[in-house]
Amino acid sequence: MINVELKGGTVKEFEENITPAEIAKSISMGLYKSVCCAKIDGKVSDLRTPLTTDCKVELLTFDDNDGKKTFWHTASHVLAQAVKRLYPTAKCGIGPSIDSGFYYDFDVEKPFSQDDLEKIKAEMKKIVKTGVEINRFELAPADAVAKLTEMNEPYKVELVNEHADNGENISFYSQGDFTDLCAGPHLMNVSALKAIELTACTGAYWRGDAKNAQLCRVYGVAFPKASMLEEHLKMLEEAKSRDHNKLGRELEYFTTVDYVGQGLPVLLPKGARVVQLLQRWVEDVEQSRGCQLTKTPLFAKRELYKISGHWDHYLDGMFVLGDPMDEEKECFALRPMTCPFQYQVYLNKQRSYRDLPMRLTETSTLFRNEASGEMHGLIRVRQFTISEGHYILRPDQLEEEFKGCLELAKYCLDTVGLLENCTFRFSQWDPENKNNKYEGTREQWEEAQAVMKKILDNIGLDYEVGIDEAAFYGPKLDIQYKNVFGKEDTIVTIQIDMLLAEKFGMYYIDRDGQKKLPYIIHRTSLGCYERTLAYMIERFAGVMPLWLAPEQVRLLPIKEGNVDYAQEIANRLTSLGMRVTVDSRDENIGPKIKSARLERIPYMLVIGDNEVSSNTVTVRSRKKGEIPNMLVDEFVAMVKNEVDTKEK
RNA sequence: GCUGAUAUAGCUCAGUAGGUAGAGUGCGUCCUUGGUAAGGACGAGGUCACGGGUUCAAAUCCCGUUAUCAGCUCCA
Repeated sequence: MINVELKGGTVKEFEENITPAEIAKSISMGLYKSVCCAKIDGKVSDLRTPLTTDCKVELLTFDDNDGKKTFWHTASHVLAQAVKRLYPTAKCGIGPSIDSGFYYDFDVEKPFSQDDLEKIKAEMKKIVKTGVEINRFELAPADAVAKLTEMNEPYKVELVNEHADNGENISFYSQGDFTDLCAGPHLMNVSALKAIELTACTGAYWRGDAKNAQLCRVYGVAFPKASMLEEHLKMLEEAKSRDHNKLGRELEYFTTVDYVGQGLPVLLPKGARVVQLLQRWVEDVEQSRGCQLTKTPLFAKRELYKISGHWDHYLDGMFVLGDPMDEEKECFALRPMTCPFQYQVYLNKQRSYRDLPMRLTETSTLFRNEASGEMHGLIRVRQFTISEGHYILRPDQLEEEFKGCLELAKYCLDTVGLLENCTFRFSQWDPENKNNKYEGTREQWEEAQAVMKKILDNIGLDYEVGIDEAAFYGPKLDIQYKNVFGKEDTIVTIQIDMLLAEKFGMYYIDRDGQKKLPYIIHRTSLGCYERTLAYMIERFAGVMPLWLAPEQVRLLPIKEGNVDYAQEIANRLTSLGMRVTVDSRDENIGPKIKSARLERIPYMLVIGDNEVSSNTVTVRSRKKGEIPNMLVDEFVAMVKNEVDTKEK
């Protein structure tokens, strides 16, 4: 007999080799039906795992994250089963659960159409209805290869062959006429998959490598109840309504023009105004923290990029002016990064240890030749502007300056309302990378990464590690943000560079009279303004905080006789630096309010005879509701305060 | 770059077995002098993304290009 600790700390005695599934059944059939997987002593495990010693067992359902993953993983197997039934020649890739559901990759002659997906979904529902049991079994690697070869599943054979040398058996799961190589865990039965939706069908490279064959990936999501699926789809719709790429165009923040080019959005007056306000603010914040502003050229001769390493490691990403292969003629390239330009400021004269740290910053426009399929609204573009800084410092200053950069970034992100949804990624190099991505030696990389790890651990920052995500010259701390579709991108980056100073001959004379190499921190304080604007539009659903709103107050005179009074108030607010308009159209108040609402104007001031005679305004605020007959002075004080405190 | 989808009025969309287009909204003018999400009338507005091909005839079919969307790969 063994003792098993269950939920709430109760300990029960069971026969040896009992499984979590049987424990669930012993508690109640309801629990047995809803349980998805188990955590055995904290480790996510299959419900069929025999328990051999005293342990702690948590039974996880769809409400738990790991339970959900198991549920979706099983759904992916049902998807594969349905595909194999309808398209027997299809070959299976992999089919995991993801944050938003599951997918399965198939090698098929023709990608699935929308009609095919409907058929597959119907077949999946049939399979679920049969309520077939799912069974797990193991084979020795050689037997596994033989079985998968017989099943004509070459991709699976490839996977087994990679695991073959570690001596462990290979696990399979089968349900009725379908068997799949799989580490699990899985549900006990397919019948729990009550509500299924196949959401998309796209191409995806085998094993994530563009050199490999492209498979057909079917995305889906599944729930134990139809109502949960409905709610999920509704939530997706709601998220779509915040999509900056739609909302940003509707609200006239930006547009694109096909003959201007991909990844080259045109900022309209409202978008340009917000970016201007952000840039002025960031430049002031940086200056108050000891940064010096620079202004350097947007392009340079190829020779500069040869020194920096961009020519060797980043040529594909640059817009080149001239023939890069013709060494006889001058050849230029637009800058993809500011580093080599800003270093020239440091190199302008000999530097002493007393000059360090030297904190250079620039509101810098960059050009990167992204692959054509990459562009997305304002989030992924070919020309963008970032608050790019390079801190040149002595080794003993590294930790403090790095902390300062992180604090600056957090302050900026917090002020614009984005910090709360950020995550942190320690981006490291991959010594195995085959694409000539990295400069420098293993020793240099290990040192830089060790230093950064120590700093991050000292700060106590909660971060994930990203392998092969480093810059070509050093490791990064990337601050990540997700858009409304859940796609993650970097918003801010702080990088430690121990390589480029030497390449550029950036020395300083230390206290002892010796020439020494400085360290360099590359950092952004708010990141790319286009991207930040995009995330803010999504975060605030188009309602910008008052201090950044392109139009802060709109006055709505009820009739023509009220226009003069409205204009008087508008002039007063304008003279105080507010961005104000008067809607003097010959329209009723209803449509005027409707337009102002649709344009997400933070404050509407309704002006009628009552307001004129009492020298007041009737305030309609998006956040605070309606405030009738407010004295103009009170209103001014209120909005001034809201702007000054940068209220979100 | 790859896979799939899409491109009709400023916007959201109809439409045509191939015979040069329509609604709502927005825009303009006029009427209405109106109190919190659409008062009324009239009017203007389209090379049906661009370039080829097939055809008596192409916005519609075919090919190519460009752009947009979802995903992969890549990246701030």
